[in-house]
Amino acid sequence: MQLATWNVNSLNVRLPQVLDWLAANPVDVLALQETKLTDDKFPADAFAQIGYNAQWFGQKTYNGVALLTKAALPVSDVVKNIPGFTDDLARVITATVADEKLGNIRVVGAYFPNGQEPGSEKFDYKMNWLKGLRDWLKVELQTHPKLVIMGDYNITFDDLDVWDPVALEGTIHCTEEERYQLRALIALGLNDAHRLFPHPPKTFSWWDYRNMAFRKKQGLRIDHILVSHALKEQVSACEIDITPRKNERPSDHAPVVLTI
DNA sequence: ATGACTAAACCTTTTAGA
Repeated sequence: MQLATWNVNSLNVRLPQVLDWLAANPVDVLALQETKLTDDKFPADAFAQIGYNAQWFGQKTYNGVALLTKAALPVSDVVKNIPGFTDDLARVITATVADEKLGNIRVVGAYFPNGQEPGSEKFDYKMNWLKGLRDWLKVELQTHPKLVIMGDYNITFDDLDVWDPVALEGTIHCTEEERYQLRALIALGLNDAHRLFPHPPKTFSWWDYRNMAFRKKQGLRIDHILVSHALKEQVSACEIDITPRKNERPSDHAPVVLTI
């Protein structure tokens, strides 16, 4: 089974690239972030034509998430955003998928807040959101031991995830406060699937559009797939696919693919 | 240089992303 996550930075712009990528990478589940579409505009028909069902939760201009699943894969118990945490923004979509081999897997697709700058109102919102997510996930893991949470976390784990850890020390995505929250998620009983395997240095999932950052390997690893302990031993790979970042008009993020 | 690029909307300028 393969599950993937991709921040597409506007599904309106990136739909052809998502369809092409799925044709070449027919994953069972694809979580999308930053669709930037109201629900009436979601291109469910285009995905149906290539054999995918979709669950979506969006809003105008910003944010917006979706879960695409192969049509043969049963999907149930869809939840939008974080139960118990009031949020005006469309950031999370969750569903249970029934895999023939693995059984029921709870899949969370999430677009974590950016946070803008330490000390800002948006940073405070990011911290509150992370606490809300953790409180909910703790309960969710009790009822769904096989759980995957994937998406754009907007947080690096440590210096290995940062192209210039000295220059970017303490800046957004790299603060100790954010990393503490990320470790607190891990402490619930989750594992960073990417770090279960060796990877070359400068393996990133996001590169700034400016300054030829992709060409210069000046990126961050901020898109993550966390798997619960019950799934950890069955993970056989977790790779970032940088090929779509080489497209014309690419998203600034690359997809991350989990094989389980 | 509170910059660079991209996307969306209140669209020739601002907001947000990361």
